Amino acid sequence: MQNLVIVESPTKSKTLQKFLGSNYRVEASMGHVRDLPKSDIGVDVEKSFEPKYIIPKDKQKRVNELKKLAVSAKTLWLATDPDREGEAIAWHLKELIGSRFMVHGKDKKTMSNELRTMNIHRVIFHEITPEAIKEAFKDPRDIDLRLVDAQQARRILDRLVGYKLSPLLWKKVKSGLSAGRVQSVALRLIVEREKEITAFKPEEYWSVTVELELRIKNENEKFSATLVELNGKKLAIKNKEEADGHVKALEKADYRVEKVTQKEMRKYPAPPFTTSTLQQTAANRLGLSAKKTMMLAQHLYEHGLITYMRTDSLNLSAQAITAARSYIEQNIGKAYLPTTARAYKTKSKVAQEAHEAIRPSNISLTAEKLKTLEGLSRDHVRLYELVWKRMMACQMSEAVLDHTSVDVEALTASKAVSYTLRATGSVIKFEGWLKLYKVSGIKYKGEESEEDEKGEQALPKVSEGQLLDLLKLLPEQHFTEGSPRYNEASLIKKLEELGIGRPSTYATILSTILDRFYVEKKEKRFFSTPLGVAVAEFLVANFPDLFDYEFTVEKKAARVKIATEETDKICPDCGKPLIIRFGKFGKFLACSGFPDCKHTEGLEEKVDAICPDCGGDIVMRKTRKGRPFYGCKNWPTCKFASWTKPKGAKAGVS
DNA sequence: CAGTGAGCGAGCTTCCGCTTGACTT
Repeated sequence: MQNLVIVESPTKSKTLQKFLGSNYRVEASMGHVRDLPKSDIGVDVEKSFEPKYIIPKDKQKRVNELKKLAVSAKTLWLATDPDREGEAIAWHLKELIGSRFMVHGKDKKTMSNELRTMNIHRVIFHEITPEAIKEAFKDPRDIDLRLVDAQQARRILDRLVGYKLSPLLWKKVKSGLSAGRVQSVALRLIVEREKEITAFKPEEYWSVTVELELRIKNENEKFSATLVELNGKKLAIKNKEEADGHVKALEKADYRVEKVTQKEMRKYPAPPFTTSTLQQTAANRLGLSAKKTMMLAQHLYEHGLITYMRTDSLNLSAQAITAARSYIEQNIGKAYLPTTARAYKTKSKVAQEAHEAIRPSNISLTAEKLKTLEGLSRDHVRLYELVWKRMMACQMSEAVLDHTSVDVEALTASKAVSYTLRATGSVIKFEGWLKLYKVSGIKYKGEESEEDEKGEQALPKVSEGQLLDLLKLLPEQHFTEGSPRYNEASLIKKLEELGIGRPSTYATILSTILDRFYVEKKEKRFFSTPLGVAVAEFLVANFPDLFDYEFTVEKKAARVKIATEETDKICPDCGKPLIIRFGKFGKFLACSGFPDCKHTEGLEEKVDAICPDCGGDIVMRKTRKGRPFYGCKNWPTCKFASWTKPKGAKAGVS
């Protein structure tokens, strides 16, 4: 055997083997082959952060097999992914397998003095096609040590953060907990959203909708409009009284069309899938968890049905685009084919783009045809259909809509007040890609879906100056709504925006914070637990810069001293000032004279109520499980406690 | 429904990102 080629995955190795033929032996490394030890930190901080690498137990067998194969190879081709991690894997392989021949200047196996020579080449390609591979093998290069160093820095930094902070949590909060650059930011996002929701005070507002019809009767002459302005100024209706007042005035008003604006709008298709958008869309449209989506995608990939499922790239091979265009032309219609192919560019600065976007391997294989394949479940087919449609849609013509806005003036009987009401509507003139990839599924308020499809009314033809008759007046009460809790889709989206996590880890990040009981999933939404709140507060209080969303390497210097906050309160036992400390149940007040003085108090919120038993102040506290309750400030002398706020105003008011 | 903080010690937990099969139910 002359040539040994190593890639990461067995699927990739099989494909490559087919293209390279029998002069090459293609093998898979199964991901990383060396790593820091699990049992100890493995970084020598004194020796310029030197890492200690070991071969993990589950990789030992594979490495031995690769070493054995290398004995008879003349040339070693390192064909791992063209990104930071891929370059590092190549380097580790070179260190492990290349060094075999250098031990004591002798071949370790034969112990002969003749030093065996082996060429070691690094080859990269962005798609597995015969041409790309041929090109790559014609033009091999050396390992890029800058990329390798970037990976090592990333690995070392993550190790230091994770293995330094986690033990602090074991000591301060609970054994077995964890913290890390990625999981702790995910947790923080959920905890902060929870706090936002708690603090949110819904505000009342009203809308007034009118149903109108043209005075000259035609068919389809009715439409509805919403009150927007009063005497040319934007109108906000705060309560029922105000709404009723406007309704009364509008009942006796004269209505006429003031202005008609028409605009043509174009809607462009969404780009093809990356791991993150696939997970988001599968969650929103098919109700699949990120974990499930990845499992299904892996099966589809292994069956050769879709391209690689762990990617952050929007690139499409020229072949795939050509195939999609010809499919569109022949099966959907010439009108649906744009004159030039659409190209998509990745916006993310942290993207590594080692692979293509996620798309069907064979464009002409529709989901309908896939159903007949054995071993595939309904969910496999549904996910494939989503990938297929997204790919086709991204190469189709844009949709064209006619958007109309009608301003109606309502002049009150006295002619003193002029209201403006507005009706909007849009009509699809040409559906384009919408023909294939319509939006369905649940959309939550405050979360954008990839295309925002509002069910808008079709407006009748109206022209300026036309008179209208009032049919109905509908005042309606509303309340402002805060941001919703994250679900899998919105959290993954947020993490990706922040450049946190990678395609191979989005699904596992969610599992980690769930496994640690930092968060709970209820009806597909993430709720923080008291434990999660305690951990997030501890981390943010002590390492604010570390879990800043803008975290960068320069800011890494961590203070390991546990922070305390000073207060102007005085200890009732010894007169020393009280400080805010952090404990298993979150923040609390403690005497600064500890350990001499052991006085503690709960850190509570004063409430406008008095204790019905002893007349003391009522404070809001939290149970061990985190549920808030109202208790007497004089506890433990007074035992009063209640889930609801006790009635009875403060002394002196009654 | 109402805890907590320091240090000592014997040995366990822990990170992120790359990739599958080898375990058991």
